[in-house]
Amino acid sequence: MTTDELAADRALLTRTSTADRVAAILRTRIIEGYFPPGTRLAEDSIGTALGVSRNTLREAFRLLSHERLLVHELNRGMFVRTSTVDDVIDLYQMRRIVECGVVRSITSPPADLSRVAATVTDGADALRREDWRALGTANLKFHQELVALAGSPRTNELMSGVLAELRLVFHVMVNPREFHEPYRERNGEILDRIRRGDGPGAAADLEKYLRDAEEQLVEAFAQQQLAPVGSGAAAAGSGAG
Amino acid sequence: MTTDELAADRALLTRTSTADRVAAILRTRIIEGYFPPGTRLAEDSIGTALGVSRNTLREAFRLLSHERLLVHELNRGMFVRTSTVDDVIDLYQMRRIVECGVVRSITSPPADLSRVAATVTDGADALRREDWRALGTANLKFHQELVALAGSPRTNELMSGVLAELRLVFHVMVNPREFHEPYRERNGEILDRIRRGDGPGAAADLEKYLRDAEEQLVEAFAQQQLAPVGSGAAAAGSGAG
DNA sequence: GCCTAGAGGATCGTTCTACAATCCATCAAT
DNA sequence: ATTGATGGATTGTAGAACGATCCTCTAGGC
Repeated sequence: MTTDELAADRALLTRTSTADRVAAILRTRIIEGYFPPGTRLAEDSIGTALGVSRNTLREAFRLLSHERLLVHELNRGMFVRTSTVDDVIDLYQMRRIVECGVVRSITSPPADLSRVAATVTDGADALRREDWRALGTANLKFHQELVALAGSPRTNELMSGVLAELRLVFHVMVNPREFHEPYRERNGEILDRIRRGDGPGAAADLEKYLRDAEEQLVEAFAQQQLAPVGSGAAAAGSGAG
Repeated sequence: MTTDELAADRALLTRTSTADRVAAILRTRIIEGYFPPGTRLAEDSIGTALGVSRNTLREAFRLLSHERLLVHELNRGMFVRTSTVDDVIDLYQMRRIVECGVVRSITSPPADLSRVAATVTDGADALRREDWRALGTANLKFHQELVALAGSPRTNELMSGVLAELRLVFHVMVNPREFHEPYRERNGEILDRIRRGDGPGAAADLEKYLRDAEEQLVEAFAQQQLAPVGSGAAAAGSGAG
């Protein structure tokens, strides 16, 4: 039957609502740092700017707040999430549980590692071009593809959300090069172990990897708290100094 | 300072919006089976029944669809999710990754196991009362508390969503007693291992536990497909027979 | 001078109305 | 039996409206 084959294409023609598209736009803006953490997204201004009604915009806001990119305060509005050290710690704990769990369960060489391998070469390319943003993206994509080896749609979506939130966190790193560069090599080593079917070994590497990254970020947060970023000073509280 | 103590109570007075409350009501109804899978929730009827406007109701719908309790089809409306075998498999894969991951990382007796222990005794009570619904609830709560040992808010929320969806899946089990009863004892054994600080051992038990439950559910789904439930027949597709 | 209280403006929360777009059931025609 | 057209019902989105809440700023009391 040809109908069975066509059924697979069905997802392609799933049209999207305006709210979804608005959410996609805002999501990109937030992740790229166009709206820094702490920014308030007023319904009126954003709505008129994008040419959508408040109703539609509010639906988009709801979506993003469920993704933890925005936080909602009743009668005050939507704000771009300001991550804390606790968030970093929690996010990395989750990553260790999920990523290491997936990788550890690998006991024989997986059938298709092309997608994982592609992210490693992407990282190498970005490194050659000295494109640090691209390097960071390739890095995150590596982990996304790692988790995708489990073949679990829900785990994929979970990870996708975690990594989106992590992008927000990375903004505290003043020097993206120093942060992302060392991990490119370690990605390759993990990939090699997986190629050999050594899941537990790869998981052990990955766990160290994640602990190192967490430590770096926690340190960056501590330093940031001592000397907040000069530009915005979006943080609430003491202005002693 | 008394302010520190008061800060803990702050979450209690976080007022909720109407949309949140509506979502809570619908969530309960769906999980309890008042709205069987496949049911369409029309904006008009539900809205007037609950006395809220369409806008507010739509915000509630969005929340629930993000929790996977409802699925949204453009221009067709919101439907109570109809779980498939693939969903069961995916949910259990996720549970194995997360629950076993949390438990395995336990290497010494945790400080506070009271909450986990409470769910085991709750299960025992329910069993004595022959209250199968309560037994199922205690069972799910056991796993929720197990994951809570990791102390990760995000993991808790993730698990809470997974278990809510699972409640939906459990509706295919015609005989809840047979399904839930055997696991009560196994919960106790897992708890004992954790008490002794034997995380890896508990994780191994838990993995078997989850594989068994998955197998039972997959079988139930297969049988259901052969002989769909008499009342609704909400499933789409062939009516051959 | 500092803290408290109140006025005013801005924004949010929610409802209501309205209309175009889309879907679905029905019926007619080939 | 399949295709095509018609019409009703429902969703998608916009927009106005109004009370509720929050924030800022000013005025008053100690």
